[in-house]
Amino acid sequence: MKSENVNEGRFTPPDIARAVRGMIVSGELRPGDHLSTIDLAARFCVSRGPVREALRLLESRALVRILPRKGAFVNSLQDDEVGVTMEAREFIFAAMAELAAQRISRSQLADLRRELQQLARLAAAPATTPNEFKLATYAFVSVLYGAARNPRLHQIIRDLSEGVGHAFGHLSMATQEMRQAEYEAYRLLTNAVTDRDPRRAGDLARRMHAAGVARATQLQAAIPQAVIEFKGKRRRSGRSEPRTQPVL
Amino acid sequence: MKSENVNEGRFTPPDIARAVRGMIVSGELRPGDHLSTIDLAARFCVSRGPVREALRLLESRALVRILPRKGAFVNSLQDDEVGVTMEAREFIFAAMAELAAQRISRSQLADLRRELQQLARLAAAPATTPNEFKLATYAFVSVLYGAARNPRLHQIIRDLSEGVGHAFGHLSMATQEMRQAEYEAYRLLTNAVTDRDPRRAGDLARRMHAAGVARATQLQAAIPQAVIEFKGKRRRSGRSEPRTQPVL
DNA sequence: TGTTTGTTTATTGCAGACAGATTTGTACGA
DNA sequence: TCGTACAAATCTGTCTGCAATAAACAAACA
Repeated sequence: MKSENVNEGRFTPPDIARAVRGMIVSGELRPGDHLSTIDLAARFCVSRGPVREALRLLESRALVRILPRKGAFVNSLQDDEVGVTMEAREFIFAAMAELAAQRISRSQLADLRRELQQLARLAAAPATTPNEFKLATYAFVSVLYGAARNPRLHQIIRDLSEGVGHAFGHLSMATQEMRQAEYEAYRLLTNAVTDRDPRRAGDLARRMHAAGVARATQLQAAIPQAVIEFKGKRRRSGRSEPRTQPVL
Repeated sequence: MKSENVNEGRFTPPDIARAVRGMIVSGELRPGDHLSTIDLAARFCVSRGPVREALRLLESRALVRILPRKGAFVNSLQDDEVGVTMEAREFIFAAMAELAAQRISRSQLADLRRELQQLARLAAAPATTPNEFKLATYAFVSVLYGAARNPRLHQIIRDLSEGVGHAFGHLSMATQEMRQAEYEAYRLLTNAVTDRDPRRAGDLARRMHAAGVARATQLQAAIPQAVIEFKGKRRRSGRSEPRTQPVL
């Protein structure tokens, strides 16, 4: 009988980091929230050491910000950081589309078309919620990203999306008109990928990404701030606002 | 008189991460090397806790790999990972050139041309070492990256370059012919940026990056492995080869 | 001589403890 | 009532100690 690993069933720092990341991207933790090492240690039944390591991992992914002697906070992107992040995402998204058009397999192409059909159904249905549509677009781009076959770029765009996607991504799919416009863009992109036309796919991806950002920004400027804030209690404006910057 | 911070003059985890990163990118630590928490703690006069946090930071930057119960190792990229990394870098590099062509300021343009002149001098001089030329290209692209005004992409390309640049970057500048070809590419790129032609700058950047990678790959395939290895003792082939993969 | 097994040592990973700093709560005075 | 000063409590950051594991070494055996 080989000795059981003592860490069996125990949360390691990467486990904790994954879990906290999930809490952040799901909205359970909101930007600016304080991450107490004591609370997290208690929640995961470990000591504060592994929690600190997990927070360091999330720090270098720009999901949390650690202020000396203050602790860790869920990172809230400033407006200008949203801009540069979306700009970066535009380039990477275009790269993924271009690569996918070069490399997508038969079965992946079938998957992509299946996800596109789902998007078509949701775009046509007035009762579709923004969240439903957003999840469907996630499924679509996941197939696309896999088809690009570059895990490095895949991780980069995932990181970029996490930082900004969940408060912002909704906005470009708020109305049915927007969802139909999004679907149309995805349809054209799928056609370019089907035709294995990297140039066209890349250009389309870039334009559709920029258009989505523009729609979301317009909407964000148009509607009252309260609608953008997460439901529930508002953030105190005087709260210390950690800024994203290189960790190293 | 406000109380002095007790951490004054003490190495914090980010400090340690920066220092270790410097040791890695400078070649003082080589891929596959074991990073002992005890040794590092002694070197920085701290306990092993902060060292562990620093290693976690480097882990998520793909500079080190932490194997459970084995410790931290300087990450050595597999051949296929070099490929995807250079591919990713090609896209980002093109993006930076495109953005720089849009946004470069007068003074930055002057800086860029100054760095280009330095490259011209070094490319013309037969006695130039690959390292000299490499450092000059660093200076050039640093100006370019700054002109792009997207800190997010800047950090991304810096991370991508660190992982692969120092063993690989030399190779595309090994001979004077290569350096002259590199210089010519930089000259054309500078012209495109000067003309504020983002499209041309981006296309040029992409082609020159791909050409550089092709040159380096050719050279790597042509010359004996011993020349590529760092000088000094060879890596034992049986050593555990940590692979890069998403940390979270 | 080569292989396998047992032992010893070194290191990792984590829990707990300690010093310092920040924050919170309270009492006091204007 | 509001602001300030002080004190207690809380939390962060680090250090030390301990259990568990992996590597290195030595001895026994084929």
